[in-house]
Amino acid sequence: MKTLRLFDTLTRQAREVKPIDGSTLRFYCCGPTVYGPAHIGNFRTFVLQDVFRRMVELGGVATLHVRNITDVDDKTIRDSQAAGKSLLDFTQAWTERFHADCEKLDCFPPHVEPSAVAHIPQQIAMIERLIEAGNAYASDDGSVYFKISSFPEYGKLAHLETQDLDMGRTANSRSNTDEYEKDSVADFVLWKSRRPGDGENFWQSPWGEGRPGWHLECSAMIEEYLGTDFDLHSGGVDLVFPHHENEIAQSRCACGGDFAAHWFHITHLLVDGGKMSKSLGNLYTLDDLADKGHGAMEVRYVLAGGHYRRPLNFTLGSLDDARSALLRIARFDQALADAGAAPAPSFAELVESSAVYELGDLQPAWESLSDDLNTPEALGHVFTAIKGADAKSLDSEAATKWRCALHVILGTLGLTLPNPDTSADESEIPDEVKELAQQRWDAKQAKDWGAADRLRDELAALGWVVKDTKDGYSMERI
RNA sequence: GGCGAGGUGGCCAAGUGGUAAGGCAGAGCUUUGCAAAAGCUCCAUUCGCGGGUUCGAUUCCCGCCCUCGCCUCCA
Repeated sequence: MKTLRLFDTLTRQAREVKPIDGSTLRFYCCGPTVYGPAHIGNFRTFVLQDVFRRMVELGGVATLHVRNITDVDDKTIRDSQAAGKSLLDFTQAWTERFHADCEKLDCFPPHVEPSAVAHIPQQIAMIERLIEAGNAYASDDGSVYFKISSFPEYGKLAHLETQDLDMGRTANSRSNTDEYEKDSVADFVLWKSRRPGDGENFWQSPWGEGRPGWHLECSAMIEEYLGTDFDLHSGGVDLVFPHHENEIAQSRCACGGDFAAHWFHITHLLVDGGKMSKSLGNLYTLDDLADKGHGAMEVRYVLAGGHYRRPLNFTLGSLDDARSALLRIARFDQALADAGAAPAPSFAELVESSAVYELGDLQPAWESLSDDLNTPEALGHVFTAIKGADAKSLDSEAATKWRCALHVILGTLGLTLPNPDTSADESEIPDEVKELAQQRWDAKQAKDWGAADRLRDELAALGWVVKDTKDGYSMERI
């Protein structure tokens, strides 16, 4: 087993990640609210969680990865109604889209992906226990709230003091106009009584018709699939407060236990130096970027190209950079193959092998990843190693070893290489272009340089570039 | 107002109390009929600004400027 040190939000220090049960690393990630397509900011979180999981598995520890789907909340209800669809139809469609995007990014699907709607009874049962224990109370309108004053450790994760919370309350006028009836403005809702705007989206409960509050689903599903004590909990930084703080309060009061042993939060993505927003038009989805000619792997490279605890400035130009960088690695990989390297093992094969113990020149890259998941430093080491290696001079055994090591690092980052041969297939080349290219080749053979250059210019005007090789030529789209 | 993160070459981005990784772009060379592609080489006396501590600071401390996040349902 290899060690991985990771910064823990609660203790604010890097701590070794290791399974409580000694064999399987059990962790929970807050998943998407399925009311629209996820954007690259969301995917920064999911991609880094995926890198984390790959790191753990390659380090010799099995994982149990649980990630929820939030399919009932204000936004899903509101937008499903606007779309004229049932909540179920609406959220299922966006869940499918989310899965498709994750697949494009080569993110492993979680082992368990529970949905909030499918766990209403568990949530109600948890509320009942909280009321019994004196941690929650029902209001006259049939809503139920968690009583923050009943949990002294509230605020510990976010490092917020009670007085700060009080200030937040007075500074935020929205809270004062809250339509629900709470004892204290800081208390949060566990069960929301049915409202006219909810339509048919309500469930029966001991407190009347209504629906669960957002924070509760994670606590209920964690108890169901991971129990009262588990290894790690993760999400975007914005979830630290109040979402994860509330989860801790609910779960520890309802279940006992320590809840998550480690907290892994990913910092937000910036776009062009600022925050993303719909009004600025910089909330990119994978489809938006695909329309601009950028594949998901380029996106993944960019997202993995920054350290998860630092703000990462996304620009469209960085996708071009990523394409070039990936191609360069791909060419090196091809050079290894040309030197006689065996095909690179799959991720599963790497997990089964002891490849991680024989990394050679790429050992520093692994060390970087082991030290708080330093993905950018690891990539730096990859390029340094590539520069220092002369693939052509390696025998097939050495080339195979090198290639295997390279794919351990790439596999951890979840990067798959593009085809280094960028020339176009016969079938994509228009006949007219083929004809001109052949004429140029003939002119070249006849050493009629003037005609050859003129034909090359004509091809360029049509958007094609000719690349001469030793004994022929290939075509590439500009 | 409170808490927290960050400001490093044209762009992206690591890093360390001992004199700035890496990628992209750019330049040169090799190659080529000329190109393209590729490979190789070069490319920050300097790390937001001003002080301080130190033999020495980009790295520690203080102040200031700017950006970003959270302060009750946003990854």
